[in-house]
Amino acid sequence: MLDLPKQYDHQSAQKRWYPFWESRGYFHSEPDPAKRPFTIVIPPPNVTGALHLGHALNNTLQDILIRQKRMQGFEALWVPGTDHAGIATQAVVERRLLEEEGKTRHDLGREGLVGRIWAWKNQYEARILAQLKQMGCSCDWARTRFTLDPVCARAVRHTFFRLFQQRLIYRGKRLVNWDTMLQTAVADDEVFHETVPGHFWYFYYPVIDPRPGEPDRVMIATTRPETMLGDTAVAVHPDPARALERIERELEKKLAEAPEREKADLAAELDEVRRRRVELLPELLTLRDMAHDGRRVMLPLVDRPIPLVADEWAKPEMGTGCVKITPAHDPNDYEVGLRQGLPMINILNPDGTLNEFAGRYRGQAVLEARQNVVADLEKLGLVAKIEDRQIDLAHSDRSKTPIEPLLTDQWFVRMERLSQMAMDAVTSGRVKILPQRYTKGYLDWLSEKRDWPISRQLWWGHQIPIWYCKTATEDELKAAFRGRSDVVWQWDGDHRQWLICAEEEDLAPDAVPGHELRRENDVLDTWFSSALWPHSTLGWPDATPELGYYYPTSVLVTSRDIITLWVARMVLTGLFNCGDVPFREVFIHPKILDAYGETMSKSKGNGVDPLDVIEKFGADSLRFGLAYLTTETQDIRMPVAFECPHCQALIEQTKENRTRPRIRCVHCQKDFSTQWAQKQADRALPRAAVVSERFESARNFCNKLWNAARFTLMNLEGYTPGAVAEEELRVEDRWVLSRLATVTGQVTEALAAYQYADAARTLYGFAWDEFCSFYVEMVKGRLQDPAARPVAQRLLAHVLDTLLRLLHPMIPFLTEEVWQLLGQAAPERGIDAARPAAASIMIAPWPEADPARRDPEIEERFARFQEVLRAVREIRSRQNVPPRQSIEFAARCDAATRALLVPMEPYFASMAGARPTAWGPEVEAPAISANATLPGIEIFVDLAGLIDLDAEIARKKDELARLDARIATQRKKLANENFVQRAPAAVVQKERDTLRDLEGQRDATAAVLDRLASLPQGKRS
RNA sequence: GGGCGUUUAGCUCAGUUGGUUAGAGCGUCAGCUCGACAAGCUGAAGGUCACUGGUUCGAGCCCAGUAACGCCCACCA
Repeated sequence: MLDLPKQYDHQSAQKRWYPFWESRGYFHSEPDPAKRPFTIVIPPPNVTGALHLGHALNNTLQDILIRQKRMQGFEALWVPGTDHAGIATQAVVERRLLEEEGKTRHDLGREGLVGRIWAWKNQYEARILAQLKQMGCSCDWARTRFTLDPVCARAVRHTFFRLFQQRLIYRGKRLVNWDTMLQTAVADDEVFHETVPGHFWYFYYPVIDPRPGEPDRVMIATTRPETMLGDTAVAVHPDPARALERIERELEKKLAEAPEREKADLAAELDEVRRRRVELLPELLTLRDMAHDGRRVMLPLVDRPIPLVADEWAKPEMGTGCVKITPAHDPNDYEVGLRQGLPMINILNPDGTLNEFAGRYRGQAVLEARQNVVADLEKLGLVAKIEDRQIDLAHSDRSKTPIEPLLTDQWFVRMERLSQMAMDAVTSGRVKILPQRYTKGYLDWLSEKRDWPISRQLWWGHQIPIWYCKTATEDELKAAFRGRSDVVWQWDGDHRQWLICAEEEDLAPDAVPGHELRRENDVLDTWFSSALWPHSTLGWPDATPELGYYYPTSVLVTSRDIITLWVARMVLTGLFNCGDVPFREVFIHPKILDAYGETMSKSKGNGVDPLDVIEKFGADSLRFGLAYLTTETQDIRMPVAFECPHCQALIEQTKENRTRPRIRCVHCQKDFSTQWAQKQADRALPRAAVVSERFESARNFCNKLWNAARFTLMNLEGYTPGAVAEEELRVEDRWVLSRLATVTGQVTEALAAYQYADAARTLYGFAWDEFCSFYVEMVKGRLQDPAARPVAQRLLAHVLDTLLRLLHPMIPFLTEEVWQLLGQAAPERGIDAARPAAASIMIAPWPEADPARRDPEIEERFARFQEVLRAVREIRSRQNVPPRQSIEFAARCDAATRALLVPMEPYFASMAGARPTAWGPEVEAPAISANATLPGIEIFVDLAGLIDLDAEIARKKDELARLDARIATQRKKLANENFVQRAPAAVVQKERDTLRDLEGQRDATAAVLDRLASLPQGKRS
């Protein structure tokens, strides 16, 4: 007899089967014209750090699809890889460099720093790929890519070249979010806002040569006084009277409709606007006229005359009604500057200090300059007032330092045409986004057609393949690159220089004889290379067999926050480079949140490491648990817990305790450390893993499966393969085969629609509540009977075999472990015809739903059986019948029901410890019995000497009341003429049948109650 | 300000084209070491389906509105 442990050992299974699969080459895919391809490219994780639970979810969902499609006979390819994540990775490495060695990137130089980042990348890439393997991901490792490797670099170069050649890339000035620490532009989504206490300063700018009736100064307000050094205008609204009037009317309307509690605020606002119309408007009108006259004010401190301009940006209801314009340091002012044709004066150096345009403040840091500017204006008597105010300050997500808006030269992709292509691909249905509701965000974002800023002033990334030359003539360029189609150039008029782009090879500084070429230092936005991922990984720009076979890929599985940044850009570069969409479908999966609905992150301390979950619960439980929670609309909430390293108890993580360096276990009272441990004493303590109890039920399910398999394996001694004839099948066999056919269909359908939770729940229910709770229980007797045993064994092996295959995509390790054991005990399986099992479940065929096996009649019979069984068990329980004591029962029912249930007789004994004594219409209730009334069946358990009469009577009274209430509802429904006339006949008939059943039950229950109540007291216990 | 989502048992969530008594897991209670499984088995308790109105013979489901919570985008001298 096999000796298997009672608990599934996930560690050992994971250790053995992953190398087995890998060594057999099951993960590897090659183009095979005889098969249909199914391709997924992984959303490449950033090499900034280890994988978190969100990655675990993302990759589990992909692996489920890949494994299933592979079993379905597709040539399944899953391309793995990682992303260099430009700014994020460089920021992490720079921060460590500073913390650990006190050095900046400039101490190391470009090459030195990039070398450090490569070392970091190698470390984390290895860790990430190892994590994927531990999760069981069946990626084709031979095709692992990195967005900065030579293959991807080549695709980047070619794409840039093609875009440049078609004039879809240009260089231009743009106000960017400048990170003064990293000294690079950062994207809008890499900026976070924090509210900090600040001030509102009111300054006067003197009017130059005021005329009679004109003010001699204008008042402006600012939160950033030092930027006044770069002011090039003061704006006033072109029609302040109308603007104020409009706002007043709007407010009046709002006030009339507003709920009571908002009225006070609105009224105050309205008063303010009215006050302005009286007190401020005359001056604003004068200023407006002065603006039209081309009058100027004197910018103090730098003594620069600047114009008054009329521009709608100056809202008369805000601030002083006038606004200073600093085009080079404020996004809105920049727009005004463009509109009004104002000069743009950049007063900042890249490191955040002021430059030569700041006059005597040159060299000062921003905050220093701010103090000095205010002090100097005060000396001149130009500070009107200072108010305290909360300021929403932009910070760089990477360096955590304040952002300075800065006007710089940047590279852009022209989006007009490309955006339209990407929109068309989705509106036409060539790319389907699922769930569909995410389509709107995608289209809205693309429809703005904002040009894509692609340059970053970093060292880690794809260096822009552009060389500058100021001195050569076009003829000289033509001569130098004669006969070369891989070099193109454009004239950059603003900077009086040539922009030369080289497609494949770098240009030497002396590539144009007699002139010096200087290479662009900037690198490309990390999304530029990610955007090419589906085709660059398959070998583009070469026409590789892979590109022809696997492209377009089948589905992209990703999270909603990068639909615009990544998905949209993949679609447009795919169309631009390959002429076809990168994928047919995009599946957007839920996000993982903690118990408070917050996103998980290392900095909050609420992040769960998938490896901790795998360690404690196993990869199978991690995967099944995640699949089980992946519904269409709901994000996944995960209560987070510390696992006490001393006693393994789970200690709930709260907002309060989650950032503590040391925590005391509430169970064993011993201390453990967390990720925050800094002090020597804390670090010496054992560290708690951070896990979630939500994987417990998945772990329990895996163990249940393991034990069902264990039972099967223990009972396969003497197994003989062979077809099972129809007449050899018993009721329970036909039932389980019918259910299996249904479940197979449901699971296949659910996975095709990315309904992971449905698939998981269906399999959970079938495996636990039907296969284990019924089929296994019912087959036990037959296994002891030499005549019935062979067929029972074949059925058992077949059902388990099919169930394992259905579960394999979600639970790969356990199913392989059992598959191999089953292969030893029953190498040939199947009830239609016995066939040798596949060498691995990974390459076994996906089960086909056999509609011929569906048998509604058997399922109906089984449902009746289950009802009666449940009723008998309930009677046992409520009467406190000792578990070992056998009981007898009789059932009053019609002949048809009797015929249905008689074959089930033996199972009442094994499954409820009850023996049926009689079935049929003539059955009479025993004198002392407990009873249950079901539609069409009345069950009497003979309990002479056992019955708790009072309990039984109370019970029956409750039951009677319940039945009466339902009968009343039912009668009311049927008395409704509208219902009887308008509802479909079948529905009405069903209601009538229900009523008849209920009435029958009520009468039976009433009769039982009468009899019990009339029993002499002495009989009562 | 614009968009999206959520609200169902103590907790976390399912709930199909509108049609019997709204389900599951966890938790709770009662009882079980019976040769697969105590990570288990059997049974029970637990719900005004956020609120208001509408459509319908019939609404957890469809429509309108309200509220709370969450997310995304835009903006904030």
